[in-house]
Amino acid sequence: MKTQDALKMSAFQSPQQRLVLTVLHASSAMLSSHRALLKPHGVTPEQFNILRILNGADGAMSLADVASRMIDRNSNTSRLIDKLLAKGLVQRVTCPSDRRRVEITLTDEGQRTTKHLSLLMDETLAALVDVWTNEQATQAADILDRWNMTQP
Amino acid sequence: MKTQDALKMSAFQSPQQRLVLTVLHASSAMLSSHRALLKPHGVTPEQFNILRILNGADGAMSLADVASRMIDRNSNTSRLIDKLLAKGLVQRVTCPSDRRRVEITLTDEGQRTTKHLSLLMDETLAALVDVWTNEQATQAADILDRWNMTQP
DNA sequence: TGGTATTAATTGTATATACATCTTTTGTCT
DNA sequence: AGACAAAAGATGTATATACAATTAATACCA
Repeated sequence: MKTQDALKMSAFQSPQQRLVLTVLHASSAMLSSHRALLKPHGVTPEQFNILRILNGADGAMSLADVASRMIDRNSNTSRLIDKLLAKGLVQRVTCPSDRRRVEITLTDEGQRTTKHLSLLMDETLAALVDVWTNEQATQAADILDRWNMTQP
Repeated sequence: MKTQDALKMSAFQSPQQRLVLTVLHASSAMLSSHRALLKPHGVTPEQFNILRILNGADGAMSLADVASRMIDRNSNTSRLIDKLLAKGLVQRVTCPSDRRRVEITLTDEGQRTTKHLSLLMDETLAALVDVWTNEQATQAADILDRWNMTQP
């Protein structure tokens, strides 16, 4: 059932409530697309999110640095890093100057994989999201950001 | 880190890509609010979603009916129903005319709980989402629905 | 210096999701 | 009727999240 079908059956209390439910539905559908696309390459969207963060940063990041940039801030960064480590995509080095911290970096293979998957994602998903004009996408994102701004 | 902070650091390929990430972040934050609000009452957002669906339907629904209206269509409806059953909020009756099907209904306590929590959610969240005017909320939801329309 | 608080990360447990497989029941076709 | 396909749920396993508790290292401060 499509979102608008699912949602039209309930009389919304307000446009705001409709937006919240629409966002939740859209997010779920988007994540499914990402997951299907990445699955053949043995990476989950959550893991790829970390790879992209590491790729975007210059130099090493601590685990907390990574966590602060993740989509799910409370997600379990340690254990996700474990998975990436097991696949040889990242490296984990105890920081000498502060031995509580660990520095996470992409391995060479991690860099190659990330670049490759990023390209794949961009190309494949570009076709899906072209239902929006640049103006529509910007407008919707700006509106959603109004909410994010007010959250802790 | 706020969404716009987290996102501004990466140069987006496109406004569409920005919107996708914004939706994912917003959804995660919204779900967190819901979870925190419901937690004292021993219900998760996923379970509450089912309660609301059952409350909105008139009469019994099969498990597949419920699943088709859920936010996460692939989620494990059977096991979520198990949890609600254990709390005495729903009833599960094998359909006599088609013994493959099970009919799910709210118990009396389930109805009371659902109404109570719905009210609580509406009141509490109304204060959070009033960063949007009616027009903004409608506009953003309409734009997002353009995407949902094209998905399988 | 010694004690306490803070910070960074890990881990334990419960919950939820993704995906495939299995069981039971019903439908269909010859 | 009998064989086979399809449908509705349930379940097994791996993954991810929520939240609390724990460990280890550092900061602070009297």
